[in-house]
Formats: sequence, structure tokens, C-alpha cells
Amino acid sequence: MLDPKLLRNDLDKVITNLARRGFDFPAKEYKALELSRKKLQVRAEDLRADRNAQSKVIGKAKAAGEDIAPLLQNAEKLGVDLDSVDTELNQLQVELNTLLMEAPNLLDESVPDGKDETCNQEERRWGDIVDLNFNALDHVDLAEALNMLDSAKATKISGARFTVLYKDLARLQRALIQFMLDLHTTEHGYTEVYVPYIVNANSLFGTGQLPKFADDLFALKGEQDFYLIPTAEVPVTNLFQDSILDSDSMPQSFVAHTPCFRSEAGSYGKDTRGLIRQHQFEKVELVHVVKPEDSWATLELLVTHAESVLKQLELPYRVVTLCSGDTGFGAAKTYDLEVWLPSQKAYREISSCSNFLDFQARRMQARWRNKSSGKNEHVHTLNGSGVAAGRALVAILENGQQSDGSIALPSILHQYMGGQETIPAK
RNA sequence: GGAGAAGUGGCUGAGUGGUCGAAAGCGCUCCCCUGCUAAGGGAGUAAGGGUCAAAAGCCCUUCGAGGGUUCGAAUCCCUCCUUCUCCGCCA
Repeated sequence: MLDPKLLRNDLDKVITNLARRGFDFPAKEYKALELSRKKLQVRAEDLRADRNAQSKVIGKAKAAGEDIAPLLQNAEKLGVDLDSVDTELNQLQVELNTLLMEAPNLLDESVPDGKDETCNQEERRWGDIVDLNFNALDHVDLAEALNMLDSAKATKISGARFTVLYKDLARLQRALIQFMLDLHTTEHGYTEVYVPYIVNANSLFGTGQLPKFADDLFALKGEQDFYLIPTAEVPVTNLFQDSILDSDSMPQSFVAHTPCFRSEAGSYGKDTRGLIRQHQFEKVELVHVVKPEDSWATLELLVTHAESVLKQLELPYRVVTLCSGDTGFGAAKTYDLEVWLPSQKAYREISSCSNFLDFQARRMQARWRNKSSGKNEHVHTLNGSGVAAGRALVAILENGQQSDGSIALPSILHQYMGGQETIPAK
């Protein structure tokens, strides 16, 4: 959520900034609502103050045994007035709040302008792209030839965009997850955490998926307020909802492995083949909660943590800064890691690392006690994939494929595969 | 799933219709006293919001959540949630 004070004091700045995303902030509507809100709120509070004062007088009069009937009449009228003002005010506040909750975060100045992903800015590349001198297959052909992937079965038992993995491929995914968790806990200092895969709407408001992106979520049917998580970011960041951290207990960083569930509404026809875009996929997620002054340095650090996964997996990748039009709703700035896929002869997103500043913290009331100012201030939150396991699986298959149809596994994973160095050809 | 009990500030805990945003204690902060330590004395110490350029001040809201009764609710009524105990079931 944007800072309401900023909206009141420097609305133009907000309008200009959000326009870079292609977001048209409804300034006129906002101004009108805000003006009425101010009037009504002041009036409501005045009435309430009057009523409180009246009630005290009644209390005293009653205690003194005086006749309170005339006083009651007056107080009753105040109550009626207050009711009607309250009703109007509540409705206004719902409208204002919706407007605020639907506005994206301000972009950092360093974010390049651009309409879509074609304008993203490449920062650096790592790794050698191996020119496969045989007829390279994509991961689906490779895995099916090995009898380790079955989309048809998954479609039968669930539907499109699900998959069934068998044998070495299933184990390889598990190995990847273990490796990533170990790397981040032992080398990067993250605290491992296990969290629920089902969350309530409030948590999704906190991290910004709701109210705007309900269509991207799987909601459990029935009256209950339950959603499948689209990313571990939701439960992990919400560990801090409605809490005040001691400045000594910061920064905090967590790593969690969870499945992620996304409806992929609006992506019909995109990446329909294989594991790239599934309703259910595995991901290892990194989350930071830091003091405001540290968040930009933490973003750079976070990216290197995600990069180190790809380096150790010996997968060529590049880092891009998302342009203004491609940066997600809550992020002030995002770096994507894109891994090389030989079958597509392209880099594809495998990790996304973002600084949310106080945008999520304000929504979920996550604060810390600033010793020097003595005030409670919002924390800054960041998160990044470290990395998406499903896509890492794709990258390992495609980059490790040999001319005989076997898959050479990155050496770091051998220990997690019981010493196995390849997935042999069938 | 059944039966019972309970949810109050950082913590413990008092408070059953009106000067209660809430006694007391602990903790914490500052000050004083003290040769050191121990102990003692005093003051302060919830959050969110509005008004204001800002501060001060003033005001509003919040005693698990949401509704209701009332001039007035921590206190009475209803619904829900959570926790604890016992029983049942269960990975």
C-alpha cells in the first residue's frame, strides 16, 4: 500500500511514477473521496466527542439522583446523527481503501522505462552456452524418452498443466530442493522454515495478491476463506503481519520450500508444453525482513544468493532488471534470473528477486521499533526465488543432455542422487 | 466430533453498565541516592487514526473478531474464531 501521507502531500509525484508502469492513478476520484472523508470523519469524531461528554454528564446526574430525562433526549439525537454520518463515512472509507489497495508500488528511479519484457535491461551473463552439435531435444522429449514424465496421466487425474514425474526425474527434483535448502541455510545464513500451503484472504491482501489478482489464485470451494499459496512469499512474509520487531532482532532471512499453485488465467496458449508453466510447481523461496536503510543492499545480496544456485548447478544464465511495465504490482524494483534453454535458444525466467520497500509491510502492519527515533516504523520486505525447482529441472535436462539421450547431472547434485552422475539413456 | 473452561497492555493479572485506556505486580526507560555490589526513592512506559505545513495540544477508535441492546459496554445478549482440559477419532 502506498503511504496515505504521500498521496495527500505529493499526489503529482505518485501519478507520474505510476504512469511509468502504465497505471493510471484515479487522482480525481481520490481527491474527491479524500475531501469528503476529511469532512465526514471530523464531523463523526466531533459527534462522538459530544456524545461521550453527554454520557458522562448523565452518569453524574444519575449518581446525584437528578432527573435525567431531558438529558437523555439530547443524547439520543446525537446518536441518530452519528449513525447516519458513520454509515456514510464507512462507505467512503471502503471506497478509498479499495483505491489504495489497488494501486501498485512506486518504482525506484533506477528501473528502466519500457512497456513490456522486451525492454528489460540485461545486467550480466554467466556461464558458457554449449553449442550442442547433435539434434538437441527439449525437456519433454528427453524425459518422455526416458519414461520419466507423463502429462497424459496427469491430465486424466487432474487436468491440463499438471504433470507426473517418475524415478530419477522425481528424485532429481527432490535432490534440487534439498541442495538449495542446504546451500541457503549453511552458506547464506537463512533460517529454514516450514509453512502452511493454504492461507486466508487477509494474508493475500498483506503481500499484495489480493484484491487485484484473485483470478490467478486457486480458492478452496465452500464458505471457508482458504486459498492455495501461489508462492511461499505469502505465508513466510506474513509471519510478520501485525507485529513489531525489536531492532536487535533484525535483519531476518528465511528460506522455505513449498509447492506453488497458480491458476495461470490469462496465459492460455503460453508454454503449454512441458514443465515451464504448471498449475503446481516446487519452489525454494528466500524472504528478507530488514530495516529500511538496508533494503537496497539486501536486494543485491539476494540476487547473488539466487545466482549462486545456478552457478553451482553449472547452468548458464543472465540477470535482467525488469523495466517499468514488467515490474510486478508490489515491487519497487525486480531482478530476474533467466536460465539458458537450448531447445528454445533463449533465456527463460527461473528466479525473480524484488524489493518491496514498505509496500507489503504497510498492508500487513509489519513494523520495527526504531531506537534512534523511538518510533514504530514499517519494515522493508524482499523476496526472491532461490530458485524455481520445476524450471531448474527443465534447465538441467536440456543443458545436460548427451547425444546418446542420457543426462549428465551437475556435480553438486551427485551426493543428493546417491552418487549417481547421470540419468542413463533407456 | 462430544463435554467443560478461558481469551484484558511487553508479561502476570484485577476489573460485571458511567470520571476505566483500564488497579496492582513484573519488565523496560530516564532521573536521584549510594565507595563497589545489593538495596532504595521518584517520574515515565499500548497501538492505530484524525485535525495541523509541522510540532505541541485537542479529539476519535481499540479489552479475541463481528453484530446487537443502551444516552453510555472490557462489563449484558447473539454469532464466529482461537486456546486449554477431559473423552472419542486419527497421520
